[in-house]
Amino acid sequence: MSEKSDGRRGRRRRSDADRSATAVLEAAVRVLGRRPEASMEEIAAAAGVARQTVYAHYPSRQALLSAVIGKITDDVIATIDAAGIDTGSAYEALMRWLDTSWGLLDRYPLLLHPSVATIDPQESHESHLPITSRLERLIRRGQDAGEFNPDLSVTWLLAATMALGHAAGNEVAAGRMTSAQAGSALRESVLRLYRTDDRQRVDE
Amino acid sequence: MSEKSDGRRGRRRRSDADRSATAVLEAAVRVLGRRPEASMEEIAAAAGVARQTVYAHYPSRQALLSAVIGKITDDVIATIDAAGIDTGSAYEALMRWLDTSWGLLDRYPLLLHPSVATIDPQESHESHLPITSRLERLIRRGQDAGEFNPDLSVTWLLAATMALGHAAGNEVAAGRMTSAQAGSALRESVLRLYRTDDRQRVDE
DNA sequence: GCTTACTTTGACAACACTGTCCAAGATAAG
DNA sequence: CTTATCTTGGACAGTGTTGTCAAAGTAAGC
Repeated sequence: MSEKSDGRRGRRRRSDADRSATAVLEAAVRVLGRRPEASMEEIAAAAGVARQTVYAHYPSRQALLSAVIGKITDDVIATIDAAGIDTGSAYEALMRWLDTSWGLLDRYPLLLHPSVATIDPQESHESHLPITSRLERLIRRGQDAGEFNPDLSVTWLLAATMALGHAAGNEVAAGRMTSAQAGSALRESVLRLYRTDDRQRVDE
Repeated sequence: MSEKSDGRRGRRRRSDADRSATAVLEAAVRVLGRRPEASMEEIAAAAGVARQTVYAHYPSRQALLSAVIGKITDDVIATIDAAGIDTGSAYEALMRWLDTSWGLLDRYPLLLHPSVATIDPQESHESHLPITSRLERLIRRGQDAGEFNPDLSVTWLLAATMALGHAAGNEVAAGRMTSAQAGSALRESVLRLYRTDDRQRVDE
């Protein structure tokens, strides 16, 4: 998915072309992450190339956007899967999921506020799917095992968890909380949503 | 604030001018509520007037936007104040605040996701202030009285509450939950965030 | 060092939007 | 009925965007 192996017969792809392409992609991740409505001009400037060079590698704004989403999604999936959501108790796994996702939100603010949905509802929902579907599975497992509060629906817990994550990211971005404060508040809050009523607090 | 009493000396302001102005404002609330990036053309069409007529009453897009925000804010403040946030137990007041705000979110989707912040961070923060400041006062009162969980900061409870409200609104908008389901999930979730650890569930 | 792929610069068309002006035509106020 | 006010359609300047093209410069590959 990431490798573009266009079968050219002639010479190899020149190295600076590669450099430009990746520079543009990385700049796009950075810039569009903060402001999805940023112009191609801005992205080009951030990448240190001319605007036309961007078009040399990505034929349209939409294409660049897709590449950005793809890159982020790949990374996100890999990171989450590496955290091993399906092992251990659901509670434990949830905490791991939270820490991992919190780190990802830090790295990719695009997953946050700027409402990815604003830019492309279709593609954004699909891009979120690999993240949410894993959490959804985890929630189901926890509820089935009696570890998680069964009063709140899976749908809602999913939405609420994402919303709290977004909120935490925002508070940090707005400078109202430190990353550590927000992270701990997020854990505590999610725990309160998920735990069964009889469960006492466990974490320190 | 709402009355524009321009001291004309000659004839009175014509009635159709008034009608147009309010039609435009109402249409703007509706249209910009859903999509803040909507063009003046769209708003005019929704109001059933020509684009130039919009400019006859609101000299610029920004002016119209301010009027929209002002109108919504006025209504929101009045509605919340009417709910009497400062009387009764903090818990009780919180539930009243929630119900009221939930209704408002239903009425003004602009307060929701479309990230008002996207359109004008400055003005949006000020427009949210009358809402958040009242909740903030309530949270403080509850924590001081020992009714609310003191482990989570006022700042965070504020952000988390708003976030959950937004999430609930979205779930309804996306058709994944009914308004009743989302409302009850919202109450339950907020309750879980605010209550002290020893408190047992009270609501039905 | 020569060839070729890539980049850059500048210019340009197409489009959408905001904001303005004017000249009729419609209509409410007196 | 008269008149000031309002609405409307057409036109237009200004701006900012995406996307394309061609010519000239630059650097990688052999």
